[in-house]
This record gives sequence, structure tokens and C-alpha cells, in this order.
Amino acid sequence: MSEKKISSAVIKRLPRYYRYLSELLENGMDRISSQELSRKMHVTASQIRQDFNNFGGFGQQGYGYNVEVLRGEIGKILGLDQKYHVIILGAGNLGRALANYGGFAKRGFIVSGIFDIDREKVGQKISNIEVLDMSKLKDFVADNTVDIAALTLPKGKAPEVAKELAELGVCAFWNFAATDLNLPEGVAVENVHLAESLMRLSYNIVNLHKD
Amino acid sequence: MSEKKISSAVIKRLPRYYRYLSELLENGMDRISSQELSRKMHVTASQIRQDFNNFGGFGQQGYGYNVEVLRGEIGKILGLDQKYHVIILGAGNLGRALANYGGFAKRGFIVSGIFDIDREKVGQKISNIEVLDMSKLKDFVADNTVDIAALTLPKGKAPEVAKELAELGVCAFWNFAATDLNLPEGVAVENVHLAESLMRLSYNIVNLHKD
DNA sequence: TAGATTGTTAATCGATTAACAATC
DNA sequence: TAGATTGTTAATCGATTAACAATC
Repeated sequence: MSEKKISSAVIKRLPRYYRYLSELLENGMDRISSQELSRKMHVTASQIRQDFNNFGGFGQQGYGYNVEVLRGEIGKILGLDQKYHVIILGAGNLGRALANYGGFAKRGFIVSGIFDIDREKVGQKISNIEVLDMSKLKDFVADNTVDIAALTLPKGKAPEVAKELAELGVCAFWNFAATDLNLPEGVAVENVHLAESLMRLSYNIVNLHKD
Repeated sequence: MSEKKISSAVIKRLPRYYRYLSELLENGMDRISSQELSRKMHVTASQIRQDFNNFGGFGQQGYGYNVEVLRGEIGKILGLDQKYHVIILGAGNLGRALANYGGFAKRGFIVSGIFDIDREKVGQKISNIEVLDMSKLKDFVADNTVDIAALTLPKGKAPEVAKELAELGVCAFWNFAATDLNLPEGVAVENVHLAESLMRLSYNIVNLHKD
């Protein structure tokens, strides 16, 4: 398209705006200025205005932004006006935690399948969904819409399963395995590397008193 | 100190270097050049050399970097040469997943306490640790070393519990709650906002075919 | 209208990449 | 020594902040 490419720095900030706007809405606020939002979020008002203006003018001079409208627009930009069917690969602790977490469904992310190779786990029900054997994966993807695959597999297995799924047409991966997936272009990957997050925390602990 | 401040862009990349170097070491590689690492990691060789040089010369002209030495140095920078005592606040699905995940203990992050308010959960054992009632938290922190508090509480509770813990001297927080903690300076916070991660993924799905 | 606040341009700052001399 | 590759400076690129005219 002719739309200018939005920088990933901006995209990374959008969900946080969305969260703050949702809160403001819950609290009955119906308008907010960039300056007020700036104070709440601890970012500059200038950045807020720049960010929003990447997508067109959501505000009004002398008034600010309408909370509900702005939240709606950002939601649309983030694709939250759609539903997504999610399958979870790996019914371990983390896979189960994701399946059981109701918050995602509320935002339109519906878990429709859970897979594992472990005989013990296959057949169990998690959040009302039966855990299927990995051998059923191919057929499942052929017969059902799968928008997102959440990978909570051991790092050794994750890249090959992701590759297989990508070949079957799944084009978005939420990757919790401690590895890079190295998938072809045209596939969306969002990594959640908990071990790396924890290392950044320990770095900060060590350097906390070194200013 | 007199050390120049390392930019957070660099720090964010260190754990990934550490992961790749650990893999290389497992595969028996004992040296690597910035160019070779560049190809594996899909970042520029220039960036790799710049990043490492923030901490001093780990390499050798004409040779490259010794994998084991470099991994060790980065590990030290990240604070992985120490042990950390972790308590988990909230024994829900995610709290249990974190407690049960053995990978953290292997890297020196030891879960030493789990807390919840739910009568059903208090007394249960998770990964050999008894879930304690939140009322015991204060005494526990007074009697035990607590380096990190992992917050897997509802967003409504997280900020107040974090504030209380910070006042008791806990100075690092691994925050999984969908909220900002707004703690005073001198406290390290690492956020893992899964809902935001998922929104970035849906943004990418929507925009996948818009180039 | 006067006051407020956006949208947008220009200035600054910081991070990434390129280039190459130093040196193993 | 010749070849390779780092350490480091300089050039480029991009993101953030400041400033202010437009306008509600």
C-alpha cells in the first residue's frame, strides 16, 4: 500500500496506550490531553502526539483526545476488532497457564486446540479443550482456521514444529521456546523469552547500586 | 562509578548473545568471529563488535572470540555468576508454571517461597514448596533473603503488594501483572506483559500482507 | 474572542552501520 | 610475513524532543 511504514518503536508502545486508555474509560474519563496522559504514563507529550499522528488525527485542537474514540482507533490498528483462533503446542505448565487464562478470550483470542506428544496428557481436558496427540495436528490445521500457534514446546522441538505449521499455512507464531524459529518471510513471530527477561532483571540488580 | 553507562539497547541484546554462545559451546565450537556470529544471529558484525566493546576487548585480532571466555564474560555482566532467591506472589496458573519450570533454577534463580490469599491454594505444595498465606509474607521477607519477587497477581493487587515488598527491602520485581508498578527509584522492574505481546502479534497479522 | 491543545516541522539526540588502522 | 579480524572512529540513519503555527 501507499501508507508509510510505521516504525516498530511506535508499534511496541501502542498496546500500552491501549491499556491506559482502557483504564481511563473504565474510570469514566471521556477526554484526555497528551500532557495529562504524558504525566500518567511517564512519556513525553510530544512522543504521544507523534505516535498518534502516524495514523491520522485522532485529536482536536484545544480539546485533546476523546478516550473512547482513541481507544477504539488504537484497538483497530492493533487488530483487536477481529477474532483469532489460537492453538497451543505443548500442554506443559506454561501451555496450560495460557489455555486457562481467560483474559485472552475476552480480547478475541480463542484457544481452539491444544497438542502434546505425552501419552499422559493426551485426552486430558484443559479449560474444556481436549489435549490432542501431535499426530492429529496436520488434520486439525487442514480442517480448522488457525490464526496463531502458541509454542510452549522444548526448544529442541519448537523450530521443526513451527516450520511444519508454517508450511501448512499458519502465519503467526507466539513463541515461548528458548530459541529463534528462523521461519521464512511473510510469517509473524512474537517471541516471549522468559529466560532472557530474567537475565535483564539480574543485570539490573547487579547494576542497581553502580551509579 | 566512572564506568560509562551502557545503553539499554545493548543490554536487551546481551541475553540473546548469551544463548547463542551457550549453544555454540554445547556444539563444541571454541572460537567464532563477529562475521560468523553475524550470519547465525542475523545482526550486523559491526553491531556485535560494538556491543562487546562496551565492556572491553573480549576478542583477538585475526582470531575472533573464544566462545567459552566470551560466554563467561557476558554471563558475569548479566549477573549469572550469582544465585538469586525468588518468591512468587500468586499461585495461579502462571505462578505455578514459573515455580515448576526447572530451567530457572539451573541458571541460579531459586524459588524459595510462594504466596497466595486463596484458602484452597494455601498449604498445597508446588514443586516441593508449600504455598503460604499472604499474611505470612512480611515475616518471610524479614527472615529470608529475597532478591526477586515475581508478581503473578491480578492487576488490581500487584501495585500494592509490590509497594509493600519494596518497603520491606525487596528491590527487584518480575512483573507479569497487566499494570505498571510505579515503584520508587532504586528498584529494578522487568515487565512481562503477555497481553501486550499478543497485541503486537495481532498487529503484525493484520499488516502482514500490506507491503 | 481568548485559551488550550493538537498536528507538524525543525533540532537534537542516540543508535546503527561503514570503514579502516591496529595487531594478532 | 601475509591474512584475518578486532577495536574504534567517523558517517549515516532513525527516533525523540522541542517549538510553534494552525485551529478548535
